[in-house]
Amino acid sequence: MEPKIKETAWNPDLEKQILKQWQDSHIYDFKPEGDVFVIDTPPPYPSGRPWHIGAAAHYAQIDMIARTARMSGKNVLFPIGIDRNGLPVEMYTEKKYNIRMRETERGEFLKLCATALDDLEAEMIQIMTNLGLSGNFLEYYRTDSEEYRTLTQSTFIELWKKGLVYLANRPNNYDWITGTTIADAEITYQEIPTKLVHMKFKIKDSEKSLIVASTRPELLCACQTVIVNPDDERYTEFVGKKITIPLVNREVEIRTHPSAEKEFGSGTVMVCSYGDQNDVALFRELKLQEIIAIGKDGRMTDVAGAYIGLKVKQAREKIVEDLQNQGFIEKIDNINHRTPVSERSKIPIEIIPMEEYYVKQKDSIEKMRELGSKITFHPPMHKQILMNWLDSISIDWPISRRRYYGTEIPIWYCKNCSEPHVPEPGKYYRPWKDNSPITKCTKCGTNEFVGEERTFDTWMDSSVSPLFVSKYKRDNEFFKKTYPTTIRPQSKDIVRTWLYYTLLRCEQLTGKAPWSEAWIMGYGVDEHGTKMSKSKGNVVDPLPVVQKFGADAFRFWSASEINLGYDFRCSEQKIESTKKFLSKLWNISRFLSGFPVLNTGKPSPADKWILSELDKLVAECMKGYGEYNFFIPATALREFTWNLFAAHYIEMIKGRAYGTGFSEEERDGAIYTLHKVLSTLLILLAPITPFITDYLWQNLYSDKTIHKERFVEKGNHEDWTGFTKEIVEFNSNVWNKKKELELSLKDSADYEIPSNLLQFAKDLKAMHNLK
RNA sequence: GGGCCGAUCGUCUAGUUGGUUAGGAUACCGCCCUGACACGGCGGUGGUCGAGAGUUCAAAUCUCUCUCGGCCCA
Repeated sequence: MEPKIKETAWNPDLEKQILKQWQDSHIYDFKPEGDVFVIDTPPPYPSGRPWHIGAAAHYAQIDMIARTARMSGKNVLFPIGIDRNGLPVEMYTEKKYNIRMRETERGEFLKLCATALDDLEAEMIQIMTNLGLSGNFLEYYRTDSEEYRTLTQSTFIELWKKGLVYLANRPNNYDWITGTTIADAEITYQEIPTKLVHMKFKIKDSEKSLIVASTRPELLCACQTVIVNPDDERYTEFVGKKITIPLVNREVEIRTHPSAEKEFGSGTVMVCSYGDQNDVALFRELKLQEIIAIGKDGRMTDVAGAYIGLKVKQAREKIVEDLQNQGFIEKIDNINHRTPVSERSKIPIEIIPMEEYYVKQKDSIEKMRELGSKITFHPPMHKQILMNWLDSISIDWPISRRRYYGTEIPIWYCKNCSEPHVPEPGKYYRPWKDNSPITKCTKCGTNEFVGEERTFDTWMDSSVSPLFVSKYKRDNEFFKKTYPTTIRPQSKDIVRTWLYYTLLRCEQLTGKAPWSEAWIMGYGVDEHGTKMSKSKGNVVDPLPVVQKFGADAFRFWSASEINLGYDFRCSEQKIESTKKFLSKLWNISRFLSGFPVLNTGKPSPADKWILSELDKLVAECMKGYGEYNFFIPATALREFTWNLFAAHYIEMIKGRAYGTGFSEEERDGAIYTLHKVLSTLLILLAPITPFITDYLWQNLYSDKTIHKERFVEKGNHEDWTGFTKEIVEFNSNVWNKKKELELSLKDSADYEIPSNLLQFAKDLKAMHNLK
C-alpha cells in the first residue's frame, strides 16, 4: 500500500501555499449575523525591529481564540489594527533625522513620523500574516487614521457635552524631557540612590536649631512650612514657632501633621511645592501659598535666586555644597529612595502646577468596580490587578499632552474672552492648522478664534478600540450586532491603563462594559528568566525563528509552553523541539494515508479502548478551549498522540490494519478507528496549528478547508480507559525483556499475556510476534 | 510599611476534596533501524515539592511564621 503522502517530515515551506489558499478563498471573512464573536484585538505599536517574541506568541494565541470561536460555530470578527499615536515615533524621528520636534515645523515633523511608521508597520503586518493570524487584514486599521481620530475626537466631544471634561490648574506629574504632563498610570517607581540631607533650621527667638532631613534640598526656596508629628514629644515646645530656612532666609511656621513619621530621618518634614504627592496634599489641606521653583524646562525658576537656570540635579548639588560651606549641614545619609519616574523617558518626574484638561474618573470608581466584577477574567486571579488599581485612584485623569504626534484636542478658544468651544462631532479636526469651524463666541460674540495646540494622551485613542471595531456612530446596524464586544485579550502590564481606561470610557459613552471577558497574558522573558531588553542583548527576534521552524511550530510551542497569565521563557531550542511533534503527526498521517478512509467499521477490543480514550481527550480539550487556555489541549493532544495513539495503539493494530492473519471485518475495524482518531486529532489541533492540520485534512479527508469545520462532539463509547495502564505496562515489559535478551523487536518470543488483557491477545501477539 | 500573585527535576508543568514508589514533556546520557517516523524507538540520570514549625496515623496538598521573585500602593 503506497502512502498518498510521500515526504517523511513536515516541511514549513508548505505554509506559504496554504496561506495563499486562505487569502484567495476569504475563508475568514466576517458576517455580522447569527452568533457573533468580537475580539477587541490589541493594536500593536510598531516600535521597530525586532518585534518582541513574547508579543508574537501573544498574537498567535489571540488567533487561537478566534479559531476556537469559529470552530464553535461563531461568526468571528477578528480586527487587525496598528497603534501609531504617541511618543516613541517622535523620539525615533528626532533621532533618525537629528532634529528637535519643537524646532521643526509641525506639519513637516508629522510627515516624517508617518513615513517612519509606514516602514515599521509593513514588517509588523508581514510577520502577523506569516504567523497565520486569521484576522481582517484587508481592512486593518490605524489609530492615527482620519477615521480613528475622528472617533477619538467625537467621543471626547460627547464627554465634553456630558460635563465629564474640565480644565484645571493643579500640580501634575511632569516629564521635562518629553515636555508634557503625564497620568499616574504612566509612572513607574525605581529605587534610586539619593542623599538624605540633614539641615539645620534656626528657630526664631531661640538659640536652638531644628534638624530637617530632605532628599530635595533644592526646593528650600519653595518651602512653606516644617511639620512634625503631633505625638512627637521632642518637638512639642517648638510647634507654632517661626523657623528660618537656610540660605533662603525666609521664615515659616512649624506645624504638626500626622504624616510626619517620627522614625524617618529626624522626624521633621519640610513641605515644599512640590517634592512629592504628600506635599501636594499638605499644600491643599493647610491652604499654603505655592511657590513654583521648577519650570517646564526642568530648570530652577527665578524664585531660586542664585540657582536660577540650573537643572534640578545641578541645583541640588550646588545647594548641598553651599549649605556645607555655610555650616547648615549636620550630616548626609546615602539612602535608596523610591522615586517616581516617567515610564517613557525614565527620568524622575517633577510635580509642577499646570493647566490641563481632565476626564472625570473619581466619581465612577464604584461603577467600575461593579462592571469589572462582572467581567470574566482568564485567568481569574488577574481581576485583582484591576481591583487594586481602582482602590488607588485618587485624582481625575489628565488627558492633555504637549506633544505633536497624537490626536489633536478639538477645541478653539475665543481670541477675546478665551472661552473654549468644541465643534460638532463626526469630523477630524486639527485646530493647530485648520480654520475655526466655530463662527461666533457663545460668551462674548467675537468671531475670532485660536486653536488648541495640545494632543490627547494616547490612551484616549486606545480606550475606544471596542467602539472603533464595532463601528460606533458609523454603522448603527453593525454596532448593534457587535457591541458590547466579546473578549479583550491583552497583557497584564497594561491592565491599569488600557483595560481600565477602556472600561471607563466605554461606560461613559455607552453605559455598558465594552466586553464580557478579559484574557490576560504574562510577559515573555529570555531563557534564563530575565527580562528581554535591547541593552542586555538578550532579545530574541521571532521572524527568523518562524522562518526556520514554521509558524505552526512557533504556535504549538506558544500553546504548550505558556501557562495563561504567567510569565514565560522564550528559548529557540524549545521551539525547535516542538517541530518534532509536527513531524510525528505528519508521519502518523503518512502511515494512515496508505489505507482507504472508512466511515464505518466493527471495532475490536483495542479499537474500543482507543476510542474511549479519544472521548476522554475530546472532553479535556474542549474544557481547555472553553477557557481559552491552549496549554490544556496542546499538552493533552501531544500526550495522547505520541504516547498512546502512536506508541501503543498503532503498534498494536499495525498487523491487523495490513490484514495479515486477520479477517476483513477485523481489518476494517482498525482502519475505521485509525481514521476516526486522526481526523478527530486534526480538528482538535486546528486552532493551534492551522497550517499542517489543514494540509493533512485536505489530503486525507476533504476537498474543503478544515477551518470551516466545527469542533467534534465527545463520543459515547463504552469506557475502556481502565485498560490503559495495563496495556502500556505490558508493552513496556515486553520491550524491556527483549532488550535484556538482546532480541530484535521483531524477533519471536514467548510471554504470557495477563488475564485482564486476554481480549486484546490477538493484536498483542501480532504486535510483539508472541508465540 | 501595606496589599495582591507566585515558588514542584536544568526548563515547562500534572498533582480538584490530605493516603501516588511525586506523574508527564523537554533537555541531557546510554542502547537500538523495529512493515509511518533517527525530526524515530526503548531505557536511564535528575526533585529533601522555597525554608521552618504546627495539625494529623498520614502533608507538595491544611494552618502559622519566614525567605526569595514579580506587580501594585503608601
